Amino acid sequence: MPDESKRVLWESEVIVTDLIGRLIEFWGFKRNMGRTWAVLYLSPEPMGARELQDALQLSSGAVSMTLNELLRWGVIKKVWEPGQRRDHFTAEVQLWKMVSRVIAEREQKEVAAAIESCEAALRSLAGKLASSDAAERKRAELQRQRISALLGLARLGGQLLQALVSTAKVDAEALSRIELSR
Amino acid sequence: MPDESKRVLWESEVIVTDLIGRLIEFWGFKRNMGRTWAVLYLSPEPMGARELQDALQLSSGAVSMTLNELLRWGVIKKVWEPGQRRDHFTAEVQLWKMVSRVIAEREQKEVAAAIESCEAALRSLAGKLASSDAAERKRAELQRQRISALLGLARLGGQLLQALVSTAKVDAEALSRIELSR
DNA sequence: CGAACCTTTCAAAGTCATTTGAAATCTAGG
DNA sequence: CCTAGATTTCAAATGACTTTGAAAGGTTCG
Repeated sequence: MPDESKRVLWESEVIVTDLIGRLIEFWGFKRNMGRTWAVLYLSPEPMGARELQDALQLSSGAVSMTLNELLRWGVIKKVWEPGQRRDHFTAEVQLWKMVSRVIAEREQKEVAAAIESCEAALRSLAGKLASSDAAERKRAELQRQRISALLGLARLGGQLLQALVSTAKVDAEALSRIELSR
Repeated sequence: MPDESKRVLWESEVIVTDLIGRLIEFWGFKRNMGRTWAVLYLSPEPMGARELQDALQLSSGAVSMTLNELLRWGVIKKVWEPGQRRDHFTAEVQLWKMVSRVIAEREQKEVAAAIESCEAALRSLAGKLASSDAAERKRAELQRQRISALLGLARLGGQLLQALVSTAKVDAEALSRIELSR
């Protein structure tokens, strides 16, 4: 077996790994999570931690942490290659499934927190609405309206996400058909 | 005139400014942009830089920079208060209008970049598809499919954003009606 | 014009998340 | 059970981004 471990990424792979890295970073994850996923996504066979380390020029520790995080998000899978020595990894290729799960899990949490904060703020405002100080009462009234609008927006956002995740299941077909035809 | 400048934020204001601060940070802006916007959003009158500095406990420089950035994003406006000495600021209260503009301007840019990167990667792959090395050709073929799927996803994302921004104009009415009734 | 006051700019300091690499831990084969 | 190779952990280093605060630049009013 020749020196398989030192394979250099193609230009197409560099472009895509960087792209995914930037995008993923933009969405609040670590750049290396995106880069790692992308390398696996473009690899015909599952890859081991060592190969990833070479491909991406990362430290052993970084690879380990990154892989665990990706596993936790369910966007890569462990694979028991027949004879191989250690765990190898493949990317989840059903893109929409992946994206919608991540959105569902993470963004919905944000939305819930936002709704709760708005409700807490409205509760805290209740006393001020009956204040004897007219100016204070007026200010409180304005805030009640504005915070209610925020609350409405948060709820609407939640519904949109819900819709997006449902839609994903439908629209995914077009994409997954591409994926299935190896 | 009593000491108007030292007004302390109500609990409801603290809750909301922190909420918006966190959300905005999550979306890739600075926390103080969110906090500043929120204070203005909850204020009956326009506020000057000094008042904001007191309310948010920031340095003069930070307030100046933050206000300029918010102006650049069009989410606050300068106001010429009748007799007042200096520029004062109000928040843009039409929430959906604001959100959709930001999405349109920023996210669409990301989508465009993603599409372009995918296309570049596919071009760079073209040569490899005709390689004399069978293994290389096979790898190239897989990558062509996978990158095409990414490209499709990027296009779909762009359409979704487009739809979201258009929808905003419709759904905004429900919310703006709340806003208009001072 | 000059004084008082406000705003903007920017280099330096501070803060915080990520990455490193060595040590500890694990696993499988001998 | 021991050794070798691979993986995981974690404290410390790094580096990116933010905030500060002093100095410079503007404005208004006497």
